[in-house]
Amino acid sequence: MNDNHLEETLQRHGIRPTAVRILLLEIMEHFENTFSLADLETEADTLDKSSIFRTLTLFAQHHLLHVIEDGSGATKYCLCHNDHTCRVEEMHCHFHCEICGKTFCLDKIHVPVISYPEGYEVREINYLIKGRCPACRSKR
Amino acid sequence: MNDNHLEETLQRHGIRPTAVRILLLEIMEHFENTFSLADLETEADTLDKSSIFRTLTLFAQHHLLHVIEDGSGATKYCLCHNDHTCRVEEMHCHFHCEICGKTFCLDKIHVPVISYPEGYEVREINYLIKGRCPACRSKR
DNA sequence: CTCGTTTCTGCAATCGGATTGCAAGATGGA
DNA sequence: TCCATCTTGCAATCCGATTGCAGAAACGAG
Repeated sequence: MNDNHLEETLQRHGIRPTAVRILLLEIMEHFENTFSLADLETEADTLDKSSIFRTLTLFAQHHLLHVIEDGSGATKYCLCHNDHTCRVEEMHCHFHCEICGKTFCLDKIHVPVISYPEGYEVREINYLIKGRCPACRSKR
Repeated sequence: MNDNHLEETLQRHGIRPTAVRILLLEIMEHFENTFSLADLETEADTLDKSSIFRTLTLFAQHHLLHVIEDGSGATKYCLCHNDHTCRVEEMHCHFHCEICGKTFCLDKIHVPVISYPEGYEVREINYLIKGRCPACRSKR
């Protein structure tokens, strides 16, 4: 696992591999769950918030990241493990814990596809479950 | 359709019917789709933003409103037509148009229920589809 | 009806995440 | 090496959400 695979990943998605982007991608790979801009800021304290923001935007545009709005106020992200495109059938569900605020990727669970109403063009689906995660349930 | 049914609706949900709340509920009933705090502010220009905010919060707590985060930056709401509780099986899907920014209630389409992972306690599900609505598709 | 208590509302201020303008720095090609 | 382009850091700004506080309204007891 050298740096090379990071560069390759970026290039495969049509992203020019700069030092900042390689660093951020490496950090992202170490998160177990979803992460926010603030999380990245903590891990990469040499980088500026705006650079991280622009990197996130770029990665998302190139389908290297999923964007998740969990209603917590802060946008969450997670690495997209599909290749180039993110077809609807490949999207997975997310779980947001209302107690600890963490958002989990339910990688194994694909978004159930419904029969969409006539006339709408579907680009993307967010399936977000809210409730209490196992850790928070066991407390108290 | 006199004001009475508005008061009754509020009381049925355990909300004390004040003038502000009755007015807001009436305005909400006139929206076809989802609405934001700003939408209500426009319609009820005598009311203060914070009063509207607190009313929305209260209505949501008492399950009179659904809260929808569509990623547009502004939280959207829609009236909940189920009685007291909002069971998962009763939740419906939403569609967010990335062109015009409107969010539609797909009332007829219930959220598909998946088999949830062990250990998580499900309270609520958001199923949000993004894409282009019929009106925006027909243009250009 | 009056008084005291609780609830609600408007106003103003604040918070926090998202986003942008700009100039300096880094990169790539001729 | 030099120029054009892309990136990045810094600082400022935007905007929706949220809160503190004091006056107004609603309620219940006597």
